[in-house]
Order: sequence, then structure tokens, then C-alpha cells
Amino acid sequence: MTYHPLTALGDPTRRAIFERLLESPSAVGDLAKAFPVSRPAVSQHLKVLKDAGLVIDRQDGNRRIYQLNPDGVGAVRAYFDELWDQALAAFKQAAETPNQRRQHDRAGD
Amino acid sequence: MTYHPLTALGDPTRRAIFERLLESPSAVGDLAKAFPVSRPAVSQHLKVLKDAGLVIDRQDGNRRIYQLNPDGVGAVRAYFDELWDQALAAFKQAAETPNQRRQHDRAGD
DNA sequence: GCTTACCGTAAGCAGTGACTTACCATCCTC
DNA sequence: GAGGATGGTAAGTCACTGCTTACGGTAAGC
Repeated sequence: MTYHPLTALGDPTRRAIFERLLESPSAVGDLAKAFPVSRPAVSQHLKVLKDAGLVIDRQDGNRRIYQLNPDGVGAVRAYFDELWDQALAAFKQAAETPNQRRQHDRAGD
Repeated sequence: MTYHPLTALGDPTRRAIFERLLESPSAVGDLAKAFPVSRPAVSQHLKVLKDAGLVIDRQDGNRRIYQLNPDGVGAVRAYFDELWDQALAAFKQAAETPNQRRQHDRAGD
């Protein structure tokens, strides 16, 4: 878990691969055909996604099938859900405070 | 909006600044004091976060106050909520399908 | 008005990382 | 077992980007 999930999803190509796996589990070669990058590039992206806990892989005969990891996706969802609650609370609090100017003499607010 | 929100949150420092703004709106200089990077670096990160729609800024006399943008945070949350639903459905479907081997003669599945 | 504080931007640099080709291992097919 | 298919890894290149210092511009304080 050296990669943070959000770092893993920061790259556009990796995000595209990730979203593609949302539709259906896929083999590496099939994914590579769907994107304008080489197969090794896809392999490397999958490695990062796997390291971040966002996907899991499974051997299927000759091929290796990648699919989303519900735990990882759920964790990210939970993160943003909580973040949303905090943001909402903070914003509500800010809205209730009438547009006061934070002067220097109010620094101890 | 040249920056995708997830791209903006991909960088650790930027993520830290973002999460710091979760606690309270802050001026650029105050943020810079809280992180081991220079003030211009913080300024650049805030620019990216703002471009991604994750924060908004407001002039307050001499200072410039940054805070979270509820719309942007909500959009990311909604994205992952929907993604979670899809992932769950896909995973459930995969679970219902007993571990069949995707042979070549089953390609037309 | 002059000085100080705050902050955005420009320029330059170094590290990272995304990508490619080349190679090797494993598995299935005949 | 030979050949083909699939995919992970190594090595190398190149663009990007995160960081710094330097500078300019605006607002507040004396």
C-alpha cells in the first residue's frame, strides 16, 4: 500500500482504466486494446491500482483478470462521504457567521 | 476547469492543504506556515485546487482567504457514490456467476 | 506618501513518473 | 515438446510538475 488511492486515481489514463473495469472485469491485453497505450503501460497502471487497493487480480488460465476491489472503492467512498459531512458543517458554520472581516485584532477568533 | 478534481487531489501536499481547509478557511500565509513548503508553492497548489473547483477564494482586506467549495466537494462525493453503486452491482453479479473459467470457446458470453 | 505585510506570477531547476521497446516466464494448443 | 499467446519486468527516454528564489502589485498602518 505504498500508493494512496487518490494518488493512483490522479492520472487520467489510470482513471480511465479504472473506470473501464467498472463495466466488467478484463484481461490486461483486452484493456490495452481499448486504450492508446501499450500493454506494458497498462500493466504498470494496474500494478499501481492494485497497490492502492483499488483493484484485485486473478489468474484465469493463460490470462490475468483484473476487477475492482470493493473494499478499496468503498474506502474512497467513505472518505469522501465523511469529508462531505465535515465540509457541509464547516460551510454551514461559515454561512451563519455574517460576513465579518477578519481583522488582525480578531485573530484570536 | 483544466484540472480534474482527482488529478488535483493526487498530489500529497495538495491533499494535505485541501484537508487543512476542511478544518477552517485560511489565508495563504497561514497555510504556508503549517506546511514544509514555501508560500508560493502553497499559492500554486491553491491555484490548482481552485481550477479544479475544489476551493473558492475571497479577498479579506490585505489577505486572501481560501475555503472549500461545497459544490466541488459534493461533485466528487457524488462521483464516488455512483461509482460505488456500480461497483457493488458489478461485484454482486460476478459473485452470482459461479467461478466459471473464461475459456476461448466462451468468449461470446 | 513611505514602509510593511500579504500574495500572485515568472523563471529556472530537479525529481518523478508515464511511456516505449526489449526480454523472459508461464500457460494453453496442436 | 514446439509454437503461439499472454503478461510481468527492466532499461531508457522525455515531458511534466512540484519546488525554490526573485520580482511586482495591492492593501493596511504610521
